[in-house]
Amino acid sequence: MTNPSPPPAPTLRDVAEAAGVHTATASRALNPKTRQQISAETARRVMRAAQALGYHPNSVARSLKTSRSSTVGLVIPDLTNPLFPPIVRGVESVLESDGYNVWIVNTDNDEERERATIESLRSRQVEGLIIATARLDHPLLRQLHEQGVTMVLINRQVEHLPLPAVTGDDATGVAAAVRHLAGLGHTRIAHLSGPLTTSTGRVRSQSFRHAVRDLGLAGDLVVECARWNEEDGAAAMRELLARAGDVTAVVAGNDLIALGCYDVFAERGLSCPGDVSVIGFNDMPFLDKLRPPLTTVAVPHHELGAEAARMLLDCIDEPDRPARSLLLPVSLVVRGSTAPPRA
Amino acid sequence: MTNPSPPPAPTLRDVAEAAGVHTATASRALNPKTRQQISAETARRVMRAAQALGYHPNSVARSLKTSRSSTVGLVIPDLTNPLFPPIVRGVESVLESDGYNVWIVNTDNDEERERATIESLRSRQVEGLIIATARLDHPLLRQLHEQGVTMVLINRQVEHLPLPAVTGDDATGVAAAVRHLAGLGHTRIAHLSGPLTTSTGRVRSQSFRHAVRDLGLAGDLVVECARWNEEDGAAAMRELLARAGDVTAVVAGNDLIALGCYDVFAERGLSCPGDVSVIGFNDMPFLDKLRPPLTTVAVPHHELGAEAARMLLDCIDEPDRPARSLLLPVSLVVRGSTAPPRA
DNA sequence: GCGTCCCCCGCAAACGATTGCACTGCCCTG
DNA sequence: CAGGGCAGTGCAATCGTTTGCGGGGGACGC
Repeated sequence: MTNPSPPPAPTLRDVAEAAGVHTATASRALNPKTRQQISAETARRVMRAAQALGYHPNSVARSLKTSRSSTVGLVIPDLTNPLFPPIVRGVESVLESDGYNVWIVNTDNDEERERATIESLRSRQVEGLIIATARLDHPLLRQLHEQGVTMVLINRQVEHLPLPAVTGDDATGVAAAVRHLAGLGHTRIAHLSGPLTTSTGRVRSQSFRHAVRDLGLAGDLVVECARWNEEDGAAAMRELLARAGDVTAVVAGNDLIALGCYDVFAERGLSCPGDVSVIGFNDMPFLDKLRPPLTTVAVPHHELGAEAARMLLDCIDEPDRPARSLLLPVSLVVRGSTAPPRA
Repeated sequence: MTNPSPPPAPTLRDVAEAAGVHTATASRALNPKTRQQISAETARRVMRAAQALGYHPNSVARSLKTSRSSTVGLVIPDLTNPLFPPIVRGVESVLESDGYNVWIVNTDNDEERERATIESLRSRQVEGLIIATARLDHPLLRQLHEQGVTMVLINRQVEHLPLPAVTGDDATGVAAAVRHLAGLGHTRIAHLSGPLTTSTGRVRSQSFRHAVRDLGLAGDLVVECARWNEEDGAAAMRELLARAGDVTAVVAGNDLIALGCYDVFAERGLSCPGDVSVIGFNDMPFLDKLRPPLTTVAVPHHELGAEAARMLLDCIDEPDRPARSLLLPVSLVVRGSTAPPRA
């Protein structure tokens, strides 16, 4: 049908020829920044020719020459975690209006994939990276930083590395969660923490200990989950029940871990919030429709993404800018998974 | 600190000089495909030099020369719809093992953004496109097809355009849903369809009409939602209740529309499945934890992604391959949102 | 009428890799 | 011992743009 292989895409050269000018002139005429170097009449002719031929500049050639790309990379650990899509949207919303393209990669929490994908982003000349996969000890990021790669962290931090970062105020969020439970009368409050290799895991866990201690409660009811998902949340909950059957409330490291608790409740015939209250973290979508609706700490993910993007733009424009960190406020959303303990 | 701007990344030329050979030789030595043209000893020397310098090939330069990029674009309408992340993973799982990178873009259901992002993908020489944004009438895709762009559709089709596609067997799924409801004793069964501008919307809607008619039931209880989300699902449900207050069961165009129904039930004090049964479509994550757990039609999204990716690879390897379409089987997952109608 | 300035535009060199072609030796065969 | 073949390497063009530099020519001042 349309098989007789379509004509190759027109190049700047074709446009220049059609307009009867040199490629340099055509290039300048097409670029708004340099257009005033060209007479209005010529510029018009070139633009018309470009239009007529359906010319689209080849970004690859442009990148090669300018070593810029109008592209930034966004490195996500697990796109299926509902917390990330809003971040993506936030990032896109500010970068695209600024003429940048966003290249999203998904590492699946695999260090090798992370290395490979970042490598591939760099080899394509991305101008900066927004990293959501940070671990506290992260040699790869350290190395990138030493190589002068422009990047900002989102949601998580790296230890001993002065990188710009945008995160939620986890400490305050966890404290609010604990206070809420204590206010309901709970005294045996546990925490199912996320991996302590991540700053979110560690900060939330530490804040939990501080918060319970400040209230004069036991601070040792903490179980760590190996990953931020339901399965590991469920495993941790089982371990918790085995270790301390008298807990009446749980602060989960995130919403997925809380959902893991729901699974265990179903499995053991426990009622929530009747037997055990649970609080999640993040306020991912649809929590209000769960059974019971999950009380959680809402983190403004879209804003996190937008702010990280803005920060990255600043870093690109002004490379020697000192790294600053932005902490966005979070808020407790009380729903149906928390109630006073049984008398 | 590390400010004294880091040394520029080493190029092939640097490697060649370090190894005492010409860049052509270095290039061949580093490429497994051409390495046998080079003596083992020289190859080793080059590879060692590359290693020592920390050389990484510049993909931009490579793409410019070869007009290939080892990259494919994945065009998603809305990443926050939980149906898409598994598709992304499926696509990545096969493409990355084949040495390709996946560039995910999110159009937000906006035609202008779609055009812009696809344009930007093309200008970066992507070798193929996987499109999840197809509408039945889609001039842009028609144009791309005429220009010989390699692409495969996923989840949705385009009318009158011979494009390879991988979709779920929507017709069978809807029929199973209707039969399930009829089997429970429902006779007033409605359908809240997705936008009829999409193949999924239309196919599901048509299958619904066929299925109810085959059972001798009314086939006119159909309301169209403008978009595939909760809000529009809720609006459609309200309209349905206004038009036909006696419906006892609803087949929703997808899970989000079904969740919109849940919102209306809450608003009106209706019980599900007591007053109204609901069936969704897709089996997105966490439906089992809803109140009530949503009966739905499970679509193998990960597989859809993987098959689409395989198909795209085939199309890249063999451009003149006739377009084939793959229909993956779906299955009804019965949960708690469906029950016999009140007597 | 001549010198100067400036406006437009063209020339050509990049950017970093790939690859067809040509060249050098060497080995092998007849 | 001559000639063919082949393995290993270098040469140089090329992909499509951008951009510093320089030149031609018109306008203008003196």
